[in-house]
Amino acid sequence: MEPIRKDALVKATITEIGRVGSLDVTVSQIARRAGMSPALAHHYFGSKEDMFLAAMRHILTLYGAEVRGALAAAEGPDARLRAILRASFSPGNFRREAVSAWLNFWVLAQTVPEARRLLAVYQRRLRSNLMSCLRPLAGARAGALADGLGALIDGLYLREVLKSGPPDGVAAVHTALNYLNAQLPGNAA
Amino acid sequence: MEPIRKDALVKATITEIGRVGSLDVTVSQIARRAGMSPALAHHYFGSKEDMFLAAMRHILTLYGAEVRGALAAAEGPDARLRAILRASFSPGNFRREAVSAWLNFWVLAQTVPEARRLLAVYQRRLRSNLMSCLRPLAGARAGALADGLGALIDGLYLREVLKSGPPDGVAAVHTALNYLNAQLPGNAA
Amino acid sequence: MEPIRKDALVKATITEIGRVGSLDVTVSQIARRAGMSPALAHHYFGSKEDMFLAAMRHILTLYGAEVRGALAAAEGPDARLRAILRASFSPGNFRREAVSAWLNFWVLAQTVPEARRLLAVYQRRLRSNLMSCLRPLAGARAGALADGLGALIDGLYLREVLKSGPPDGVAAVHTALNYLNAQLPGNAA
Amino acid sequence: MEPIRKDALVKATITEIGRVGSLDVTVSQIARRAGMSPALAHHYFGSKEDMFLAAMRHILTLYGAEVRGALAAAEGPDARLRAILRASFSPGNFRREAVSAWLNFWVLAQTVPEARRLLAVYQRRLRSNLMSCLRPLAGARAGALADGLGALIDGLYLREVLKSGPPDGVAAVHTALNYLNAQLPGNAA
DNA sequence: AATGAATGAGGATTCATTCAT
DNA sequence: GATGAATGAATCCTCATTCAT
Repeated sequence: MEPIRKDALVKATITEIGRVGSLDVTVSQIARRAGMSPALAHHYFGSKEDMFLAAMRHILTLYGAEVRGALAAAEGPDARLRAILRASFSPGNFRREAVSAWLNFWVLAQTVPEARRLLAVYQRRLRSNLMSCLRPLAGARAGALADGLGALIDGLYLREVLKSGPPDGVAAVHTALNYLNAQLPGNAA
Repeated sequence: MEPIRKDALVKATITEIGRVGSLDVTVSQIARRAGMSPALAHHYFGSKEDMFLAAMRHILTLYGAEVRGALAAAEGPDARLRAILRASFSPGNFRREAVSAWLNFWVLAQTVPEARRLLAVYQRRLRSNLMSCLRPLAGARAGALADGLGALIDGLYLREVLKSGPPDGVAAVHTALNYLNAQLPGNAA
Repeated sequence: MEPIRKDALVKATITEIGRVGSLDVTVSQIARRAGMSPALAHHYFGSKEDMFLAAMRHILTLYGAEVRGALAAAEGPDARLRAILRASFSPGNFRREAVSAWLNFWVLAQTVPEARRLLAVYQRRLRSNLMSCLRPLAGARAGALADGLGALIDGLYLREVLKSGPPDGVAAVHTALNYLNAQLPGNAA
Repeated sequence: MEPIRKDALVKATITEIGRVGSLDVTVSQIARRAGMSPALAHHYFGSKEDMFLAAMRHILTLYGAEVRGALAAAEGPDARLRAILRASFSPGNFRREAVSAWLNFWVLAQTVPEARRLLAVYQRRLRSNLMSCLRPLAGARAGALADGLGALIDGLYLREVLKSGPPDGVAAVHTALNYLNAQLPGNAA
């Protein structure tokens, strides 16, 4: 029972944060959407903050899994780079509510150490993934490139929150690839 | 008296948002920091939301002024581009509390139309500034470049909130210039 | 539990309005008298206004029930008229706190549509009860008589608020009967 | 200056009470309508309650003056009775805002001794006026008649607050005269 | 496992009133 | 005489959290 309930709550948390657009969601809202009482939500997660953190972990795990899956199917640094980008802006990750939750987690990370840690892990993992592709292609410039690309990806997420209409992952990938193409002339197609 | 009080409140709002790291600041906190009673704060601004919006306007105005000033002193598209970037990451704008406030305003923009509008104005202005520099340098690619550069700037702001220690504007400018150098070979030094 | 709590709150509302003499009672006062926290009061009634309306309904329901009961035991239009009057000024309705609440509900009815509606229902019901007795006794004059009698009853309630000492329902009934006796010579005893 | 200001405030008080429908008017509202600052209102009247009392006195004085004027022009108990009624429901007294204020003053009288005293004076004066007319016409029944008529008048005022549209003084006078006609067969026309 | 019941703590907002000018 | 400036006190309402069942 427990994993089912927790999972429902995590998803409800993300949904509600996405719906409200901020962390000002009540435990009642979340619990109601997850089909249970607020008391039960507290039973499974000790506090609202724990729910937020679990939701964060969920989002970052999904993202990580998607990247890993995409990498497994890609051959060569060039293809692997594109795989990372496509995974980053795949419909599963780059959807309105997830983007909104993600933005709010950034806010959370300013105050809650565990949230900060989670986001740091994500950044490190992304950077390491990028680096392993970029090193063979850009050599000493790989570090700077990875930093720029990481920031660009986050910026593209950020800018999505202002847009209306459904997220356009393809355009985002395009912008990121454009960056790469310029930096790695002759490589990334 | 009114402009003095309002100004103090606006600054206190930014400071408090930066200190707390979220919009969950109480009017009392803001008012106390501004050296007045919460009642007076409500007297000058109708509501907490109005204070937030005024603070947003303040930050965006400062930014706009700094960019305008930097542009005025720059000759040629290349120098103007660098001026925009330097202004964007100048110590006045790229300071912890302002970055934190700015992030939270992004959250606000999801729900509050006026906040959304303000952020949209900022984006449009930035894009138009970038375009006027990029067109002579990149021709048809200017639009794509401006979008990428805009997202990159926002991403660099975003990533600043996770860093510890004082913001490093120079490094940020460097990363952005790196992007430009690759895209405009032979121009931006 | 809910009906018990709500009932306690409704009674406490009436008591407090009677005690304070106006609608300027705080939810805390009401809740305390009802033996619970203000938060719980808000839980059961969405707002203070809802509490007021429930209290109004309660008073008018009590009144209606008492009239109905009295009518059931009365035979003939003449006896029924006296039954209505006796019920109107019975100790249950014509008690200080209820009269005070009733006066304040009249104030409320000026602004709150639902309160206005409730009072209108009461007036209509009273008039219809009076009419069914008066028609056989006064024929075409029944309407005018019912209007006068209704206003007289309300006026007697109103004047009660200024009096000191316990309400004198008997005297009120007497005054009303006096009115009737004059209008219906040879009927009402 | 003082009498002018005070007069303006008194009138503004009545207007605002009529507009809002309750005593929950702010001193600011009253002062603004009277064309001055809230501080000045406090300068002339020590407190909000004093303003209310002055407004009450104003309304009761107007009423008293109108009755006195009408009585001066009437000959004989019968005509004097009709004069009192006509004055009671004259357009000057029986207007929406005055009726609303009057109802609220009744509420005030429950708590504020001076308000209670003012209303008692009004009742005594009305009763004495009625008595001097009724004694020659009804002898020993005069007291009961005066009480009934007084309550009826107040009840007609009360019922006016629920009505929509402009007050109908003529109908009210009619209802009261109807009462008298029945009680004094052969006298009041 | 599940929840209804309950509350303490807190926060935005309002307003009568004061006072220096 | 007149007011802008200022605030303490109050009030409604919300919500995370607890607990008995």
